[in-house]
Amino acid sequence: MAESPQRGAASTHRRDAQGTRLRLLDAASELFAERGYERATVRDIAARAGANQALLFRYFGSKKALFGEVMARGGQEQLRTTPAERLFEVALRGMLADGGEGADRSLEVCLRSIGGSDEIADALRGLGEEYAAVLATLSESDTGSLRGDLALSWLLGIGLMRVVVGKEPLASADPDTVCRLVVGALGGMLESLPQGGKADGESGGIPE
Amino acid sequence: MAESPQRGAASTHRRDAQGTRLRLLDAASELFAERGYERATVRDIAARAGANQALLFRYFGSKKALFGEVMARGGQEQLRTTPAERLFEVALRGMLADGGEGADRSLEVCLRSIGGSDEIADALRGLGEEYAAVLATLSESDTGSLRGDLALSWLLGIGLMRVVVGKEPLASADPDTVCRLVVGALGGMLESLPQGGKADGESGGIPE
DNA sequence: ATTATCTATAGATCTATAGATAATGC
DNA sequence: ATTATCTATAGATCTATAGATAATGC
Repeated sequence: MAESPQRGAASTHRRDAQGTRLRLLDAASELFAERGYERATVRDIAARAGANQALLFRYFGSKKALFGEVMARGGQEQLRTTPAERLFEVALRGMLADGGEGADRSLEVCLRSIGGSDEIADALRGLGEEYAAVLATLSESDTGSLRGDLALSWLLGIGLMRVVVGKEPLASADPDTVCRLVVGALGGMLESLPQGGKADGESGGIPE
Repeated sequence: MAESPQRGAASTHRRDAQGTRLRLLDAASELFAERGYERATVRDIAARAGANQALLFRYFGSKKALFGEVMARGGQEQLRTTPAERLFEVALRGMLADGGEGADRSLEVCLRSIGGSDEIADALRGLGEEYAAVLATLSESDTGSLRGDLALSWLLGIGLMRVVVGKEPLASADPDTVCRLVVGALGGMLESLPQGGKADGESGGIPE
């Protein structure tokens, strides 16, 4: 009477193409963020979604197309709902507070997928363009776009060292402290970046 | 004409285990920097070295061991020969001036190999530790180590966006401009970082 | 004779597809 | 009957190894 493990996992859910598609998408988001594009295999994704591996291809066509959908889904929301002056700090804090529920892990996915195929690099560049374009508006200078790129670079570099590489003491550092140091140092480069960095509303600047 | 292409490539060199070993090491350095660990295959490495693929295993044992030797060879020199106050700018300029001859591409290798196996991540963390430790000495603060990590993060983030992702306008930006902006902004965080950033007469031991 | 180099292949992945099976709705 | 799901496998990599071949030094 007992079902095989495979069947058991799948049978948790009723036959529901729409639902299975969504579960695959969610599982892919998680695994791409955890391991990057290359190391997250379609079999692992399907297993986490409790679905058969062949369904992934039926619903998305290819692994790359699935990756495209994952990237298109996330990220955009944070970009649309956050005012430009707050984008840097919001994205930085999102990176520092390793994923709660439904957190936007798009940037993390980017970081772990570097070095994959060229198509992947293109997809990642696309997301970077959008962030950098917004950050560029924070400087009046004619090098505003460059300054935006540099701010984004720092954001990604911090994520790289903290989340991906796990470099100490950065990996365990207090988000408020990191935020204060970084926003303080960036202040001179992006003139319109509001200083502060403390979560509890205390005034900013670099202490000491 | 007389020899097959494979033989032709190899026969450019006389039988010389020592020399072949070195050519394999050089070819590996290049390909790891160009494509990262995963995408640089042992066959490609051997082909560029003009050697048979089986020799790679004979001389290094495994692809991972080869990677270890590559990482151990590079990087160390820059760390040893550069005084702490100049390390950030020298490393940054090295990243901005995409590889001349014999340039230290260790950091680039790191960036392109993220997301590889855990052993690779460990190797990369090791190199990061050494850079960060030196940078940490540039701040008197009790958060000096954290500040060193943040400086290194920016360095790597810039390399990521410029060299790996190719984000414009950063990718084509003038090294002097970038350097001035970054060193200027970091000045408040690393008190002992000499300001300037302009390519003066002796700027960072990058001979032309 | 020694050993640097080459051939051939094992063995482990991984993506993707074709066709079979079985749960649903009518 | 429709179609969501599953089985089985093709086909393309890639790392690694065993054993054959041939260029050197004595």
